[in-house]
Formats: sequence, structure tokens, C-alpha cells
Amino acid sequence: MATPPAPHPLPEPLIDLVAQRFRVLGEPMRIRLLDHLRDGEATVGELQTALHASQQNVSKHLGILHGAGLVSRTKRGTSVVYAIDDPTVFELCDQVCGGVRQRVADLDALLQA
Amino acid sequence: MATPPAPHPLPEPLIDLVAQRFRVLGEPMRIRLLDHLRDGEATVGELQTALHASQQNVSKHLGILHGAGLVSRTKRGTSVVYAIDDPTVFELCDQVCGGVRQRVADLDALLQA
DNA sequence: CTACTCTACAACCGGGTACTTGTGCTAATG
DNA sequence: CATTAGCACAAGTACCCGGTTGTAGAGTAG
Repeated sequence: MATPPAPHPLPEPLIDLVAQRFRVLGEPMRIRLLDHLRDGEATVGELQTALHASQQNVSKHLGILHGAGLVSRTKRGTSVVYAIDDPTVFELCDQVCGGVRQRVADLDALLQA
Repeated sequence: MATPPAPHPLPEPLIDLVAQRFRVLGEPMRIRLLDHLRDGEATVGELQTALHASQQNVSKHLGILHGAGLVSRTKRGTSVVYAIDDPTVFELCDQVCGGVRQRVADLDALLQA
């Protein structure tokens, strides 16, 4: 039951959910957070120093990612540890990376010609 | 050279491009347009009536999709025909649909318990 | 040439969101 | 108990973006 192909046409509520998930991934800061968590779990402070961002901002974006079910939140002492909870995001990123690169290559080819 | 795995850590410019592409897909109207174009090419007017949206709005979103390289634009008489130009978007949607469904199922399971 | 159709562009407005600042809460430490 | 560290929440501000309105250009018909 890995992933049945998406129904077509997409029912309206599903469209909103899909768009919402895409929108969550549509922020560079959140992409950076996910990319960093690819190396393993990390606390807010660690991500803060690694990404050179304010603690509040990091916490906020992590909260959004957690609300979308993409990362897990675990209290450990005074710290809070976040970790990837939905590994499929990396497949998404890989695909998008491929698409973006192809797009860039095409544009570059047009300039060369 | 289908799709080499994304580099890690993601270089900064690529992060922005990825986020930008995700953001393009983060609008219900654009998802609807892409979903409709899955049946084949269509003119602005056809999409307008099919989606019950204003001509300007449809044209605007199609312009964004075209700018992102996701759809192609072809003039045919007075009309303009749009078509899917990057079929990978459907794989993305399928994956996201799967993730969203899984997420919803998990939440539902929590409520049942 | 005139009128109509189809589409794209520009200006505007309201809502949403990212980032900052300030603050409160919890847990560990002495 | 008092202090400090770590994190989340709330308010404020600036900005971006989606939708509407108005309009201009290209193509076709009469």
C-alpha cells in the first residue's frame, strides 16, 4: 500500500491539503532545517547556531514543520530534539532538485545557442 | 542521467530554487490547473469555464506556471493553448498525496484510539 | 474598417506570512 | 529558593501574494 496513484480529478479538499504541504516546503529556511536534519536529530539551539538564525525564528519554523507532520518533537531535559518524521520529503526534494537542474540546464542551453 | 541524488548539504542558491518551485505548487488554483491539464492541453477560456475562475486570474496563474517551466504556451489563432511541459509534477503530486493521506490516516487513528 | 473574441499586462486592495522584539514557562544547577 | 539555560508563544512591522478591476493588444468575422 505504498502509494496508490493520485485520483483524478483531484477532489477539492485534497487539493487544498496538497497545496498546503507544498506551501510548507516553499520556504528556504524550512528547506535548510530539513536538509540539516538529514544528518540526524538536532535541538533548536544546534539548528540555530548551524543556520545562523534567531532562536524564535528557528522554533517557529520547526513548529510549522511539526504541525505538518514532517518532523517529530521530543523533549530531552531542557532541550527539545527535532527529527525527520516523514522521510518522503527527501524524495520530493530530490525530484525537485532534478527538475530545477534540468530547467536551469535548458535555460543555459538556450543562452549558449 | 535521470536524477542524481540531491547534493548534501544543499548549496544556498539551489535551496532558493527548490523553495521557489515548491512555492509555485503551493496554490490550490495552480494545482487545479495542472490537474486539469493532465487530461491534455487546454486554452485559457476552457480552463476558465472548467474551474469557474476569472480569465485574468487563470491567465495570471498560467503565466506563473509557464515562468516556472511547468507548462508550455502555444498561440493558436486568437487562443493560447497551455500544456504540461514537465510531467514530473505529477509524480510530485502523487507522492504528496500519499504523504497527506498517510498523515490524515494517522490523525484519524489517533482520534479513534 | 469596425466590431467582437481571446488573452495578457498593470494598478489596486485585502489577507497572509516571515522576521523581529519582548515575554513567560519549564527544567537543571547551585 | 534563586539563577540560568532552553524553548515557545504573542504582538508588531514590513513585505509578499492572490484576487479583482480596468485596459490594451492580437486575431477573426462581417
